[in-house]
Amino acid sequence: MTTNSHHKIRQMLKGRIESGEWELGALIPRELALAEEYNCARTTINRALQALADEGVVVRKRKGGTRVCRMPVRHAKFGISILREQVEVTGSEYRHQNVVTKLKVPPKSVRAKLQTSESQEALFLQTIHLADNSPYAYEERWVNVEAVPEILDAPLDEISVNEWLVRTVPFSSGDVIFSAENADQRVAGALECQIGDALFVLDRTTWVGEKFITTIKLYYRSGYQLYSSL
Amino acid sequence: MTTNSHHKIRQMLKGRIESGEWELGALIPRELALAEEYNCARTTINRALQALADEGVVVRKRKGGTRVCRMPVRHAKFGISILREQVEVTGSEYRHQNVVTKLKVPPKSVRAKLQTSESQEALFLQTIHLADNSPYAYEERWVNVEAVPEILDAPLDEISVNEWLVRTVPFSSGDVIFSAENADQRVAGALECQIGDALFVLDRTTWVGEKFITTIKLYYRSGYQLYSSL
DNA sequence: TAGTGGTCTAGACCACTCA
DNA sequence: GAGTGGTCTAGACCACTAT
Repeated sequence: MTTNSHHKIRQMLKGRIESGEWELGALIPRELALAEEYNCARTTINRALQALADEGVVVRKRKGGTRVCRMPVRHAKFGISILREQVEVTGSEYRHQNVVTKLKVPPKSVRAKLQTSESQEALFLQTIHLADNSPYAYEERWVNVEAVPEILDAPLDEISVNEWLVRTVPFSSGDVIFSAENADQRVAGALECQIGDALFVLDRTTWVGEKFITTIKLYYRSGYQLYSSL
Repeated sequence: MTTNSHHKIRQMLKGRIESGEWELGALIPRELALAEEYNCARTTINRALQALADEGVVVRKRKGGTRVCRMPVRHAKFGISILREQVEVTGSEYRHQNVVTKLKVPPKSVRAKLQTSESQEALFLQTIHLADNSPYAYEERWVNVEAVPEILDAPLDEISVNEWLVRTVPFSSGDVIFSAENADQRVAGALECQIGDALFVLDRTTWVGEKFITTIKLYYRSGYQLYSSL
């Protein structure tokens, strides 16, 4: 073996696991042994094995060695991107419509998420996202204007809040909840579907550092599917 | 700075991005400069920056340098674990009930997923997963017995197919689709909910190497929520 | 073509944890 | 106490790509 990178080695090791050469739960050779076998430095094996550990394929313990994970926890990863992009990759034309844009004191449930006081106003928006002029998703959003005061001057008719925030606010953290809900009259009206239709719902709260930025509830149109691979 | 690991440096760099010191889209110093600043080897900076690149916080190009990602694609990550564990972490008692277990030739739509021939039989199962004796989820599954013949001898009354496969079959790949569906009569019966209730649905197909193992459609009970953090 | 990140190496020391 | 992985370093060469 002359041409080995940690990527290639990672794939080869993974192959040996998939092939069953090392069974579930089995101990695999230590780094030095593998380094000799693949004729490379221990560091290189280390990188490959660490990557497999991140992936959840193996479990590593000092002194305990490296084992094939007994019950691999597979992870589905979803890119939470801008709705405009989601629509445009399907070849459709994107447009959005702000139904409501106003400042008001949020209800208690929202205050808890944004951690604002009882008297603090926040920006409330109802937006319909359209693909080829048909409703694609409907969102209800609260923005903490104390954390992002510039939003009051943003041209929200041209650029959706969604996109403005992503483009403006630096790297943020967040919570996401996916669920299914029956459409009520309000949502059914916005999405032009039947009352009672099963809708895929995304609930998200994001913050930067200690500051809570926004919380949103997004209803996708009936029949929406979220794809991913393991 | 004396005590620096690539983890700490990674956090510090991320902090400088979050704080706005390096704006969205801005070029950040090159590895050698950062190595001097943090008084460490370039390799250490490299590891930290590569991690941030994996995370989607920065974009790196040879000769082009490292930039803060303009439109960070945030990823929500979900652990696809065993249902029994999902139930037990909530403190509930898990149990499962196989309603149907039989070999038959799958319909065309399933043959496409498992890539089996028109005459090849597959194992079909309908299983109800219970938490504290209430329905938690209902699954319909097809298993390619050609790929996993041992399953015919497995004690599927004691251990769910789900768990048996995870414990037996080595590392696998898969596709996942999440969606929302209205309960029909069959599913409503299994989950003891109303016809028309919005249900959270998971569709998954998994394989090892070239062999397709199983395809499953899982209906969670009404009100189920899938949590994650960005 | 020059400048940047990508990777490898050999050696070293440390930190954890199993027996 | 001994064996394993975790990490750092300094130097080197390669690969890509912006200009």
